[in-house]
Amino acid sequence: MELRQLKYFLKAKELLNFTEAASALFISQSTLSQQIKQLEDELQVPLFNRIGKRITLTEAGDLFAVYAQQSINKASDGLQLLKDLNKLETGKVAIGVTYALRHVVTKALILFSSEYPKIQFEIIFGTSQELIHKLNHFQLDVILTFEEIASEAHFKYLELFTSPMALVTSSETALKNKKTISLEEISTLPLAMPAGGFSTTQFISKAFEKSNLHPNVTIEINDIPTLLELIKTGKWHTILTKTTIENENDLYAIPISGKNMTRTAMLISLKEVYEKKAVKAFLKIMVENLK
Amino acid sequence: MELRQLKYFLKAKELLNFTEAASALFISQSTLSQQIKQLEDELQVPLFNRIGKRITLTEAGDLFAVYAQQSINKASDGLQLLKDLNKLETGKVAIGVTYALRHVVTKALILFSSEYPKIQFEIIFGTSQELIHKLNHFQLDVILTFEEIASEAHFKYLELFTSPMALVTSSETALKNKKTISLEEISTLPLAMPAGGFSTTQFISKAFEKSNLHPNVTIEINDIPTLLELIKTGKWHTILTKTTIENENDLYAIPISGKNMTRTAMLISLKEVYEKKAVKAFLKIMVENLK
DNA sequence: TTTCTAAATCGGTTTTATCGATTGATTATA
DNA sequence: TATAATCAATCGATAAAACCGATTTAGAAA
Repeated sequence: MELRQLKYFLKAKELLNFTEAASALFISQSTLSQQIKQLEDELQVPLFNRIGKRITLTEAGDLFAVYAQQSINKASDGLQLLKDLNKLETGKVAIGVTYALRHVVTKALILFSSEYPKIQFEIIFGTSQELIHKLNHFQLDVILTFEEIASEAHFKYLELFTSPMALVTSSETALKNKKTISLEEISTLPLAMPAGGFSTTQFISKAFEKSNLHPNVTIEINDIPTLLELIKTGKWHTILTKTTIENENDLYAIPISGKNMTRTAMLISLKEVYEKKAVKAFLKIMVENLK
Repeated sequence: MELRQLKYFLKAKELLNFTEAASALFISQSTLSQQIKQLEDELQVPLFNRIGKRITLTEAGDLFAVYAQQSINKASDGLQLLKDLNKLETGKVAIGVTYALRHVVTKALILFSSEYPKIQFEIIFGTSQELIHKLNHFQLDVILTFEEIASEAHFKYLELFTSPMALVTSSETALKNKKTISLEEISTLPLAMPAGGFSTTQFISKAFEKSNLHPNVTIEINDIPTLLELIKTGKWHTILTKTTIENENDLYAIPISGKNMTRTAMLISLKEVYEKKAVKAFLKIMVENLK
């Protein structure tokens, strides 16, 4: 049993397709096939069912995968630890962010990189679900998003701040003098909203449902900068957390009245995984600069 | 980084002597020396101090050893788990049953679990169609039901026993002295029958049709225990396989006369899917105790 | 100094991981 | 229903690497 074989196995498990897994691993299909077979021989039990040309995990494969992953993780944690020993002169940080929290990351990024210029960053924007999936697959070190309904036991959560849900509108609009606005008022306005995958959209849809209101959504779009551009025309309005348009000129956020109309920004990371020094340092700078 | 190298490293760390470590690992000193060097190259940091001809651990080596050991442990935990799986000290078994064959499963379950108490069971009752659907979706390991008209190529079938279709009636009834009963006689009696989804009901409906008889069904019900309760009042009769009321007091089964009035109990599982050891052992006990 | 010992290094051998091509089988399609 | 496309397994060949014995290097002991 070698880490190489465990890595191959997990990729095959993930894709359930030897050909694709092999190409993702930059090896030939025959090599993957042979290495899996060799692993199975050593373990004395098949890890995959071969049903025709399709493969599925066996019970053994399913159970073993957990340990294979942990074994790999421990080894790479050890590697990471040694890199950290080099006093943050090397290392990569992968951070997932929901778009709404963009400015929180960029601000910290600017501060951090002037202090530790050699650290590499990968900033991934995506929906909460996408980011959580990537976190679970060890593709991200930490994610920054709003609270989820279901908290999971293998995650570590850190609350950052709360931000009200708000109607976002252009400065041209007559609405701009209002201090708050109700869902009922909003339901009369033409709305352009983030697409269904965005947690903000899901959050606000539920709120409308509860109030038996039907919002007038004429546009759904999965790119926030484009959405904001449309809002700036004054022809549509949208609903976002207030923090989303921080640092945006020409846009106003009018908090929505009513209970539970705030969201909590959180840092989510995996428990029991070695936390990189660079990540720790970056998050420290980020939290310190939340105002 | 490979588990082999981690193992070498830990042994060298333990003995702090490459020559002895090599011989403990049944490899040559030169091989050990090379492999350690290769690991150090990959980690970009020395794990040992070479003070003259003596070696000591570096800080990096000391810190890294923890993770190296954990990585190896996780891999060997996984291996141990698979061994346990083979010894039936772990594992899950999911079995689908039609209600008529209930007692076959419960009897085997009691015997099996006293021998292998650590195996978890999921017993799913349902109609044949429901169970076959679940089997096809890998939600069940095996199902126990009566023969289907259409046998499918990707299933494995094992015949268990045959049981006659029978009129089920309460002990109070005058019918109880009859040895057999015809469909024609039955068609005059008030019947409470399992609902249309049950294969027994489908089976018996076809038999009535063929004989141009119209049964007097006054109740249809999709729960067999409730059905049996009604039968015990003596106000209705029903038609089931004889085996269904095995171990039921106060109920009599009068076999129905005529050809093809028996049903065959079968085990159905998926071909070309790894059969869990626990499933195999359970079925063995079940088949051995069929009377 | 000499001797001894242990790690590093060198050159050669064996093992094995890998590849491309092919096969056999299943699924998709026309 | 025949045909094409797809996928895992297998085969033979090759490149990579793990490994060994012999030798070198250098510190420690005599």
